[in-house]
Amino acid sequence: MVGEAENAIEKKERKRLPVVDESLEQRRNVLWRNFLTAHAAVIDRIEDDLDEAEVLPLSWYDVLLALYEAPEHKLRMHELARAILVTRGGLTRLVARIERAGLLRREPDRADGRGLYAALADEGLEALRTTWPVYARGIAEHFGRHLSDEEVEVLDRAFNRVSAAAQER
Amino acid sequence: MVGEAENAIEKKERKRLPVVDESLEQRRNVLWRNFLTAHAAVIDRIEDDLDEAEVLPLSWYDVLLALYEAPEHKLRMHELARAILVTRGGLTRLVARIERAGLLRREPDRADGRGLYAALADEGLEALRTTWPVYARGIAEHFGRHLSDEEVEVLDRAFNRVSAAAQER
DNA sequence: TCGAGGTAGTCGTATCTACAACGATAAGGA
DNA sequence: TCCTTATCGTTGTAGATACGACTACCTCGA
Repeated sequence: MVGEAENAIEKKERKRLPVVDESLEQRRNVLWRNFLTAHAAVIDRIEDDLDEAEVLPLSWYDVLLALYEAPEHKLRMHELARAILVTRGGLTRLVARIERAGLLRREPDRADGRGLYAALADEGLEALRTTWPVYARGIAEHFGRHLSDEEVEVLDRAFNRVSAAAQER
Repeated sequence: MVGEAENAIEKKERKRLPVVDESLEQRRNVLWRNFLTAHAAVIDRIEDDLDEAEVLPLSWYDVLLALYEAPEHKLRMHELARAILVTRGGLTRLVARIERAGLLRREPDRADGRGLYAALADEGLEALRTTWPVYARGIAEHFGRHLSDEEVEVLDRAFNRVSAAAQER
């Protein structure tokens, strides 16, 4: 988003880079910025909603939801880390905080002496149920409401492709 | 993403929530998750690329680009904070780090004794020029490459609407 | 001219994250 | 069995962020 227009800094009368550029790659770069902005702004709004309603923050929700969706509502630490895209070191402390709040348990893996499971506690399931309506309202209000049914289809296919490519090792 | 299917935790044979749901709201919730996953995964990849190439990290790039695009390549601190969606407190320290690296200057605002400008330094412009090719390659590789021209149009319109709504105070 | 209320930026503090190094355990070939 | 190599989760450390309190300064009406 800089580099073309070498002379922009000298030509004081042109104050900004052109926002509309016909090249296809430029279109994608503009889209990327809108993608980042939309993400940051919507996340901020939703986090505010969650905080105000005094329910789980997004990071805790992600952990507990991943456990909820797992077989037997439990996952090995490294699987959980991969599922929610955090490092193992970060997950150790995040899980410790959530465990301290009583929303999950840690259990040794009998089949692997190195391993630990994080397992959803009843209180964690309850917290998910309390949080979800607030979260869902935020998603609808700040995100879904602005998208037509057709756009939802297009976006969904596109994001699936992008995530799949970015996540393969 | 939890709350329906009250009995899921009892019905051990059904291990996961259904991923495909016909309701339109559910489609939007699934889309939201894909949106989050795609964002996190692509950002991770691009940050890795930037780090490996030893150019600016995204947070510094955002600051310097905002300055580059501003009239006279400078912005008041609070304008800059709003432009890149960080708090003023966070921006104070971020700008301090970038200034220490010599990529921007802070200048008092003669018209308002409370105010400070952050102004792009020549070294900052140079850093932008060095970083951009790496960043652009990352965007193309991890994001743009996976989107058709038509999808780019649809996504761009959609994100513009979403950001506009989320950012209005 | 003064004073009340608002705004700008900074800073103390608490959180949270990544990175790298570590001890413990597992897996597999010699 | 022994030994090498890899993986698992944790931890020390450093860096980055948000929140709230604080000072300095501006604005505007009496």
